Amino acid sequence: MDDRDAPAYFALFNEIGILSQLSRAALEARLPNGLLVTHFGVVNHLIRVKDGQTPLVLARAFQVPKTSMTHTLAGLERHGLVEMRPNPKDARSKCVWLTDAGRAFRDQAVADISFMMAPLAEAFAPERAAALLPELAALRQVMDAARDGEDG
Amino acid sequence: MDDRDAPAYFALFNEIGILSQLSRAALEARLPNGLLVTHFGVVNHLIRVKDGQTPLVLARAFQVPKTSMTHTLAGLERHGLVEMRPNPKDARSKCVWLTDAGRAFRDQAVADISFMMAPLAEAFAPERAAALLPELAALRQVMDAARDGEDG
DNA sequence: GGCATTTGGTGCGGCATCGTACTAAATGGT
DNA sequence: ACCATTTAGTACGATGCCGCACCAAATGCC
Repeated sequence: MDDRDAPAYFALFNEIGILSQLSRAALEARLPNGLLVTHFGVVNHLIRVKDGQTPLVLARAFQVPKTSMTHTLAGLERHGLVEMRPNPKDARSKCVWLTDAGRAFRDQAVADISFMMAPLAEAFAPERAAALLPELAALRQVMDAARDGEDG
Repeated sequence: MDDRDAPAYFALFNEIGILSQLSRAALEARLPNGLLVTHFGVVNHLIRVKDGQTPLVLARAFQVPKTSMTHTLAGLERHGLVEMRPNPKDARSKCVWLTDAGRAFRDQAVADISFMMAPLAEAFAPERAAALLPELAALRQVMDAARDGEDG
């Protein structure tokens, strides 16, 4: 790699890091009492894809260690937003099911966050957001592949 | 905002969050013993802009709470990479100065990380990274502005 | 000058994240 | 069927991040 190429990646990762921080803070400000973006993310995922998935599948989907997912799911269960039931296919495993409260929480959160995003849409059109996605997804794919490690 | 616009932002922030996580992990794997991306970021910033800045200025530059910056700077000082001297303009304040070890650390880290990025450059050309930057920077700007407008 | 308010920095405590190590169950080779 | 290996989930401990409360110095107001 040419030495002049590095700064582009440095700047890119720097921008991504700060954006991650800012978006995290912005979203969490609109979430109820002790709930974090990770909680919303999991519930949202369970609705968008389907519930009944195992913790490990979720951990992989979010690219986090399984211990982190255990912790997040414990929080969701404490708040009554999901229910952990045994996995009929595998006695070691569990399945994560949404509760009615979980679905209600997600609907409310989506509404609140959408409301928060209204001014954002004026300064940064959704088309621009959509246009960024494929490239970022491609970059993610590449970094995934480059990842040494295991976990899983 | 149209309800159909929200998913674009959700997906974008989700991708950004995961990329932040992946890049953080990838960079930290190339950093010496207990040093984190935050440490590198500060040292790099002190070189790119200039050293002698106060902790508060740095905290604002990185969009982190000042307590976090205190913590990061304490780590850098413990490793002998920066030196905290009293601020001649303000007795409450301090100035952060790079040490020779700090500059050496930065050079080494840049080299190591550039080396690590070589395979990345093959699958994701630097031009693509550079092309993403302006849009992400614009988005950051917008979110910064939205943040300032909030109650605190 | 005297006093209230603001500002820079830090100690402390709570919480999230994640690596290590462990248990229990499934899998595969024989 | 047996046993070694792999896999799902968790307990525990270490560490980073950050909000709150506090102190000391600066600033503003009279």
